[in-house]
Amino acid sequence: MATIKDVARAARVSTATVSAVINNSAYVSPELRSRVHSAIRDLDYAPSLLARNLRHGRSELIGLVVSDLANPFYARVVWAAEAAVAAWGYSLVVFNSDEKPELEKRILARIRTLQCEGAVLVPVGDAAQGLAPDFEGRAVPTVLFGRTLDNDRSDSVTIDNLSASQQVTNYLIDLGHTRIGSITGPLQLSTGRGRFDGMTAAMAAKGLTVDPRHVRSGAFREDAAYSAARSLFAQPDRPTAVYVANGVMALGVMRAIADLGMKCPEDISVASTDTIPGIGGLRPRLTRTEHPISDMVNESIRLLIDRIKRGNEVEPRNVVFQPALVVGDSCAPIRT
Amino acid sequence: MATIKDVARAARVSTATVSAVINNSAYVSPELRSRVHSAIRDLDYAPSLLARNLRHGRSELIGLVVSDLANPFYARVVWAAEAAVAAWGYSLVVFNSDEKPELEKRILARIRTLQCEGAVLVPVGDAAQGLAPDFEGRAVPTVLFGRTLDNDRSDSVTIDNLSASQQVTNYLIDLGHTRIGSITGPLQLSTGRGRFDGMTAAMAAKGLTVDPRHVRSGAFREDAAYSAARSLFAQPDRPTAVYVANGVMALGVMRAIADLGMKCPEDISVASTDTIPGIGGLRPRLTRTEHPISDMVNESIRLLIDRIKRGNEVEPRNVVFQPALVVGDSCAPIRT
DNA sequence: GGACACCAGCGAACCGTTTCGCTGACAGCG
DNA sequence: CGCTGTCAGCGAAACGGTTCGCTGGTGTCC
Repeated sequence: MATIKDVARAARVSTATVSAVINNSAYVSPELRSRVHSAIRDLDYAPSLLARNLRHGRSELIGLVVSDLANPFYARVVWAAEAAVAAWGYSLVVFNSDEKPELEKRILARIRTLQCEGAVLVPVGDAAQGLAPDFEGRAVPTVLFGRTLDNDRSDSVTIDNLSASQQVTNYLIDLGHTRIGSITGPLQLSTGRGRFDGMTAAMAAKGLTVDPRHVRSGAFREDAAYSAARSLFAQPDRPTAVYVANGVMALGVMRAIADLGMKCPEDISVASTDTIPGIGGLRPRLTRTEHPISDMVNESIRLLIDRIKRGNEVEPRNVVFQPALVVGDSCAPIRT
Repeated sequence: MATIKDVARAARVSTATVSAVINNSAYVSPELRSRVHSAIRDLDYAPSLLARNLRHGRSELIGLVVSDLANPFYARVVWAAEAAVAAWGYSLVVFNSDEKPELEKRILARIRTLQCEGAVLVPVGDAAQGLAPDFEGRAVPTVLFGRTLDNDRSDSVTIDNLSASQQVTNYLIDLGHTRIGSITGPLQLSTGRGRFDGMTAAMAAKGLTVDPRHVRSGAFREDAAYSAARSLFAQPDRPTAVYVANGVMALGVMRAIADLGMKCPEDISVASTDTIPGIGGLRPRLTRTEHPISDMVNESIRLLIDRIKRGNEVEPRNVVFQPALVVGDSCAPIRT
């Protein structure tokens, strides 16, 4: 690859002049300017961001760490983040922590050495345990996405999980269901915890309780939820409705119902929180809360860029979005 | 951020020694080694990949450019690519060309200045038009994914589109359908073209033809396919079955069918090529070909790394994968 | 005890840019 | 004609690492 020196030599000018031409950072006579341009063309020269950024102490890179890249929800997050980041002149480096705290730790170290200027992170560690020590000093400006950490003072963008699960649960209760089961996420995560707490709170408000035998953890994964649902439905007094804590798990539950020869919503009602894009034509249409992914991502990037620019002078900001209930046909009134 | 010089000063050694400790590249006495380590810890030092890579002429970055990041198929590609690339010690920079040739051009330039060591590209330009001139000199080693370009000598990894659409079409014909419509992809793309050609070839082999009024372009997008399907089905002599060239478009078609108050497969049979992950529990289950995304991506990365290592000494390689027909229940025999 | 080999650690050049301060040519003006 | 001001363009330092070749101290062997 040609370097700026080759260009300078070919155009019979100094590297400083070439730089000035490239960046329009100083007046250069038309004569030299055109010599430089044709040298650039002849040599097929492209400036090295590596060198430029070393000089500037920037990298024009933003890291995105999601907890499960196979989850369509996060795929959507990647989509929105790529667009948002590009609009600010950055490029997006994508990582998948796969819900593994040790892997997350390695990824955060990598983000640091890559000199990413900022990161959007869906944290997977214990809420109590916090981020990798590397990140606590906020060496890399970070916005937490979707989940929060108890002992952390980062910016964050989240959904109101309590409200989401309460809306869904109330809907099921209003249909007459009293024996409502749940496939939960990991309860050490703020999302898993919050959604389960919201459900029990909604039940309690109507004088109902959640039977512990009707609760299974589905680890936010399709296959885990499938197994959980099969074991849940194998019980003699199985619930008449089930609240599922996220979208992929709801798909797993639907698959379990189909494989067991049952029908949704006739045999069992299913409702969930969180979005699965693009399945509008399939049946049943899931009753669920929709989460404004694009808005959440855009807000995250906005916060992040602001933090990159202004450093720690601003207090941490925690933005909470509200989910909306979307009624499909995966729930039926209780049969009398 | 602390630099190697700060560490050297704190540990009372030279920067060369610090470098040797970090990289294990030379013997350093235990005494100095531990002094260096504690200095690193005290200063919370992380080496700058920017500087290191400037020296080495590497970036440890691989670019991935997909044509539609909102498509779950490509979301899956991102997922597989992140994992494959990480296994080789690289990080993945993700771009979305959104099927726009000019945007692709800008992205390729960006990939070059980022000094990405290689790129996996789903090209969006005209097959005849080729890549941005920048990329033609193969300054950045590139593997084309899914689609090919007529006049290009890149490595490529593709699916056998002809076979895919032939399998699906033959299945429909075997069910007794003769009036088969199609929602196609853009015909200037090798995928769109190949899949349509495969369909017509399969029809012709059985003495059937495709009525031009039963063909609509869906641009590989859900919403475009939705509109296309609505207009297709509004015709008096509408087809009894429809072959859809990819997965998201099939979802759009299903949505159109539902919105028109029709039922699949009773009123119309739908079959498609290409994978939509994770909708196994919903109805109807799409009859489709499944494409081995992970294998295709792993092979792409393998080819790419090999190309990065060995340069142009190897001839371009074109790997073609075979799709498999998966029968669901979105197709019914023709009613007599 | 002196010659020599060995090797731990250091100094400095280098990677490809940007940028600051300087040079030297030229124009304007008295 | 000479002094000054202007400014196009240049040289070189700097960014933060790696690495090559050198130095000088130690140990070994005759």
